[in-house]
Order: sequence, then structure tokens, then C-alpha cells
Amino acid sequence: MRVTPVMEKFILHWGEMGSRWGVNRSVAQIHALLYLAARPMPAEEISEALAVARSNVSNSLKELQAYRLISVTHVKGDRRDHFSAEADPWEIMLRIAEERKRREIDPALSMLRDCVMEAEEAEDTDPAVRERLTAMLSFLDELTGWYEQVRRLPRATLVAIVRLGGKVGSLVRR
Amino acid sequence: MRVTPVMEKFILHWGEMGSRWGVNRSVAQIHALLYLAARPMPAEEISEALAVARSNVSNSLKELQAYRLISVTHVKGDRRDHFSAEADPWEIMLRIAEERKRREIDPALSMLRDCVMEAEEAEDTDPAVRERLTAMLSFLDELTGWYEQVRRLPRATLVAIVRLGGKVGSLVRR
DNA sequence: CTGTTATTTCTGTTGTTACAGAATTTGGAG
DNA sequence: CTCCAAATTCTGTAACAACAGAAATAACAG
Repeated sequence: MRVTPVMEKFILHWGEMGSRWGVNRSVAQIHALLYLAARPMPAEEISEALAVARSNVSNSLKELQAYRLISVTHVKGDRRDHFSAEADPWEIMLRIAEERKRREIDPALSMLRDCVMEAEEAEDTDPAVRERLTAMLSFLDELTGWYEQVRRLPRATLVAIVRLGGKVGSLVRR
Repeated sequence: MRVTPVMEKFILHWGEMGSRWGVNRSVAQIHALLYLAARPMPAEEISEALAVARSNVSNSLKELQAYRLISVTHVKGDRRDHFSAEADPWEIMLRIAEERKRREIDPALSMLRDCVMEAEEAEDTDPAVRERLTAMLSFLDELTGWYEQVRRLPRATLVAIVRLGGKVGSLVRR
């Protein structure tokens, strides 16, 4: 796969973004490459295209599979695994959201529940502390509840909502 | 400020979360402390409470101010700056979103626009590449457009929408 | 079973970022 | 202007994560 200057620009920036969002650079770069390539690529080829170690590619591919952003395919008469990326940006976003929720929001919620409980038990707890812990818990609870429902809506509905923009406001107010 | 075990638990976890989201640990910890404390604290006291270097606190406070998550107040007869955190979780989330959009999404959008332009000019560009770049650009464009409108809705409307959950789907379909 | 190629795991190195402590600057009081 | 406390900036260090390359394992053909 020949990496053209435009592709390189996109791949490098995507990698940069990744590291600002807590995903490591190689993972994000490989994702970008596969997204653009739009055809299954074997690990070796990815390694060459981006000039990163083969082992690094292997680990990164595993991470991308954990996010369900890429899938493995096979080519007849070729023993190698070929990897291709999810093409739909909506799907990409939702899958990332799903995995991050699982890894970060869920643990945060359970931590908050613990904190609120412990704060109620410990009588010397400052009421302000208790109140703020509870406020944060309710907020996150509410938000994840919303997310759980919205993510299941059909794609077309999701698109329609986004297209509506701020006008949902007036709809809701009725 | 006495940091009780519950507070410590919250602060440490918040710091941990921060680092997974591309915010450094001290910044997130200080934010957590100020959020819980619910009263203005001078930098020195923060430094003691969390056992981090005074200089570190200074830098972190600046970062938190950039996010507009904390504000400076003054106490009569006290030269020191006192810092207090935004209390409303909604506001906290929106301000973080705002700043991250500015720092990361906006540059990504402008990069994508460049890429799409360049891809159109360069005739040897693979059509698949061109198509995927465009798809990603449209998606992000649409999403930020939606965000720009939604963030301006009155808080009550926002809360109402979240409470509705998946039911917005049926509203929209009409 | 054996040899070959693909893939993963392991290990040491490198590079980056967070951070403490020192040095400097700011700013207000007297 | 001088002094002193507060705040910031600077600099070297330490901790950590990313990564390359080597070693090991797995998958398969013949």
C-alpha cells in the first residue's frame, strides 16, 4: 500500500488525536491507515506502510479488535490474517463510546456508589462532601441511562435527531 | 482541609480517570479536591492536602482555569488567591466539552478540510481514500453542528431531553 | 513429523511527560 | 524604596508508557 502525502497527513493527525484521548499513537495511526485503505491489509504490510515494528502492530491490532473497530478476514490461499476497519463514522463513534464507557464510566460509577455509601456511614463527613458526591453520582447515572437508550435507536433515527439540532428543544417542551 | 478517607478515594479515582482522558493526574486531583471542598482554598493548602509540590499546584490551577472549571476569589485581608470549583456537574461537563472541542475537534476539522481539498487536487488519489476522508469530515461537521446548537439550550431543556431517553426517537419520527 | 511462515509474548531501551525543588518575578504593605 | 509573602517559571530527575528486536509459540503445508 502506497501511503500518499494526504494519507500521511491524516494518519499522523489521527495518531496525534489518539494520544490526547488516552489511546496510544500507534493504535490510532493503524486505525487511520485501515480506515483509509478500505481493503483488508495483513499485519506485515501495515508494519511497512507506517514503519513501526511488527510486534507493535500485533499489539495495536489486538487493541483495535477490543474496541471492535477492525475485523479479521482471510484471503483464499493466504495464511495471513487480513485486517479491515469499520467504514461508517457513526459506527466508529458508537463503538469507541461503548468501550470507553465500559472501561472508564462504569468503574467510576461503582466507585461513586461506594463513596456515597461510605459517606453516609461515616458521621463526621462534611455535609457538603456528601452532597457533591451524590450530585455527581446522580448526574453520571442519568447520563449513562440516556446513553444506554439512545445508542439502541436505529441509525436513521439517530441521524434525524442530529439533523434536528437545537430544535429538539421545542419538541421536548410540549 | 482534612482529607477524609472517602474524599481521598474520590480524589484518587478522579485523578486516575483524568489520566485516561488525556488530562494529567494532578490537574484532575486538584479539581476533585476543590469540587468536594465546596469552599475556596488557597494554593498552599491544596499543596498540603494532596502532598504535591506548590509549583505543580500552580500549573494545574492555571490549566483548570483554562477549562473554566475553577474560579479565583479573594478573602478580605488575605493577599492569597483562593480557588473554588464549579459545583454543577452539567456545567462541568459542558465546559470540559467546550474546551476539548476547541483544542481537538476544531483542529481535526480543519485538518480534514485540508485533506479533502488536497485529495481532490491530487489526481492519483485512490477514490476510496477520497470517499472516506469526505465521509469522516461530513460526520464530524454534522456532529459539531448539533453540539453547537444543543449546548445553547436552557439547562432545563437539556435535563428534560436526557430524562426522555430513547423516547426522543418517537418524537422525532413524526 | 518436519520445515516454514505468521503471530504473539517477552525484555530491554528510548522517549516523553509529570513532577519536585530552586530560582525568579510579582505585587502589596509599610 | 524596601521588605516580605505569594505566585510563577525554570530545570533536572524520576516514573512511566511506547516501542523495537529477540525469542517463543502457533498454524499449517508437504
